[in-house]
Amino acid sequence: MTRPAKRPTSSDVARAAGVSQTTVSFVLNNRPGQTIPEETRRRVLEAARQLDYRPHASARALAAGRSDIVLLAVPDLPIGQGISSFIEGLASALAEHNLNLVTHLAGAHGRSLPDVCAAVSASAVVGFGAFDADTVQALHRAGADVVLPTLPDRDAPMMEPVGRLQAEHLIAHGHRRLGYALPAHPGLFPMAEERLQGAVAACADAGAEPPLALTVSLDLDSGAQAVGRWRENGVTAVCAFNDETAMAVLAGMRAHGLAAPGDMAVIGADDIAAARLTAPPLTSVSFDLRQVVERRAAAVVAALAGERRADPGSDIDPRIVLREST
Amino acid sequence: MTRPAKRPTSSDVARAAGVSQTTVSFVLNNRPGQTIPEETRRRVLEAARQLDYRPHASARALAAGRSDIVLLAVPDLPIGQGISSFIEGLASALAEHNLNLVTHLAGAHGRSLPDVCAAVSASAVVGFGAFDADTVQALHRAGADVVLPTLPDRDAPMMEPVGRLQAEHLIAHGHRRLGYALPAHPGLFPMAEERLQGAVAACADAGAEPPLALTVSLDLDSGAQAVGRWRENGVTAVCAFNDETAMAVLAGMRAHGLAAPGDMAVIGADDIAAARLTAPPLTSVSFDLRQVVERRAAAVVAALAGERRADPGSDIDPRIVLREST
DNA sequence: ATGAAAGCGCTAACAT
DNA sequence: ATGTTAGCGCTTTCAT
Repeated sequence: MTRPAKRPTSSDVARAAGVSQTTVSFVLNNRPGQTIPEETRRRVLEAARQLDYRPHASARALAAGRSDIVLLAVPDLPIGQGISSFIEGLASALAEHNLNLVTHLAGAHGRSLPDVCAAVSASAVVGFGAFDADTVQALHRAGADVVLPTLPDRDAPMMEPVGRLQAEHLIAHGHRRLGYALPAHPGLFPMAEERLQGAVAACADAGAEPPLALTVSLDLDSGAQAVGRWRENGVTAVCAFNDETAMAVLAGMRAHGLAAPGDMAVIGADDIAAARLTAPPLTSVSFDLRQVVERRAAAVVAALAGERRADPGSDIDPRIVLREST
Repeated sequence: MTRPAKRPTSSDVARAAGVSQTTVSFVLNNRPGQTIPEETRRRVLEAARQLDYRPHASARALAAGRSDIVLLAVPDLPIGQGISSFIEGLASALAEHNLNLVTHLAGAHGRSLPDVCAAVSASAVVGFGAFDADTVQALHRAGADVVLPTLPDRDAPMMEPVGRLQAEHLIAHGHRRLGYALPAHPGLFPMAEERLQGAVAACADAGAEPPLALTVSLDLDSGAQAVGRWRENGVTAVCAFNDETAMAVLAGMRAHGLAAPGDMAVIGADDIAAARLTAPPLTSVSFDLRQVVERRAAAVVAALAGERRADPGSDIDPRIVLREST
């Protein structure tokens, strides 16, 4: 192992550029209100580049009293395509504001969120759902300046429209008595609750009974059992929390010798690739997270800038997309 | 917003405990070779607890010249259950050594790995596959003391045994001409290559031809096309890179009016929940990552401790598990 | 057994 | 327009 050369410091850059270390700091941070001549600026930047200088994050955070780290807390839920692209989108959006996103998976045995928050000196912590008051407190004590969202997020209702669109689609196809397939994984309950509420609302709007909600785990028996109960209750169409749950419903139907959508219609959510492989391909509702991502990123940036932002208006277009089965 | 009280420092603890700040540092870090009387020690710990003191990570890292952050670089691949439990396992294993794991998703538009590494002052960076030499260099310049793995990981061959077990299972069932279904997602190629090699080896051991490898993306056509070619070539059984790919193969068979396993046998990998919902349920090989996780964690800890660890022996038992259908 | 003091690399007043 | 200086909160020698 070759001993890696010691990291250059901003003083090294200063020396190489023939200026003071302060000037280096000013130039590199592009400090506003400073009048650095183009020539000096160029020399500094050149020296920094030559030395492959990188500011020492810890030192910077210590001195400035704030880091540029944003911590994303991912709860204990099955991570799929949707979530990982949410994460990547958020990371890019924050990167444009010179913020770095890192992710913490909540796993039961890992370190607690406040511990990790303190360990990385995060100045902001972003969650999926709202944090409870205790957690918010703990995070602030762990050094987080901003914690988002702290309230159920009226600003970006990610989930409710999903359930609503599912139910509306089925109702538009003439169904009056719907079922709703809830996931068995506890980590998904909050999200499922929101989606279910959307379906409930859609039924209410259409003057139909609320959907009969049953829990369906990802095995044959569970799906078959739920399908049985739905049939007994006159349900002709089912909204599933997500595509995997929908697949379990389809499997349950198969066990009963029923075929979709003739005997019972099923609509999934999230539009995962595997759901297109069922026979017939699953109809699915999916949700373009780009807008939510942008808002979250903007909220973080604004909060870090100390701005108490007013509600930017509710002209929300969640960009839900329905993919019909062939 | 109530202004959160300023964070207590170690001097605050010292004052509260009536000792010097140095003593606080000694006690809290459990410095070896120090003779702190039980009484003093108790007072310090008590004061720290009362004040809800947490060491300031940046200050600590600055002074100590090393952080306790380990950064996990997750390449741009579909994150599923397997990967997230790997991450959580690694986090717990590292937590036992007082190391904090955070994750960076590689996304095309996010910040570069070295940037994030520097931003969080990671002292170790862990990847899935090996990093190339340039990346290793860049990470070291970004402040990482240790980067793992830097070589193809003989130490923990995660993937090769998966393909081997799949092929062995099919061969044991009398199949002599196998197919292999490769994933279409480029991020999975390295992993797929390893698994394929395992299958190739198993075929060689059995004196059978190497498997006919075809790429199968997650849609009906792709699966159908591959199935056609396998049939033309006398293939009677297919190892799929993973369960989702296996599902695409099954869908392709369905399109040809073929049924598993009678017309063609299919074996998946990773044993995801949704794969049990196919008809008939998919047979799958899965891999218990616990041991790999332990080794990775141990390697990180050892490397950070500056130990150049010798190969700890190759008594590897990857704990591969076969779940048969039905 | 405990404390004083010197930094770690950087930012930000405050000079000049 | 640039430099001087004083910390940020902690670790770590070196005294005592």
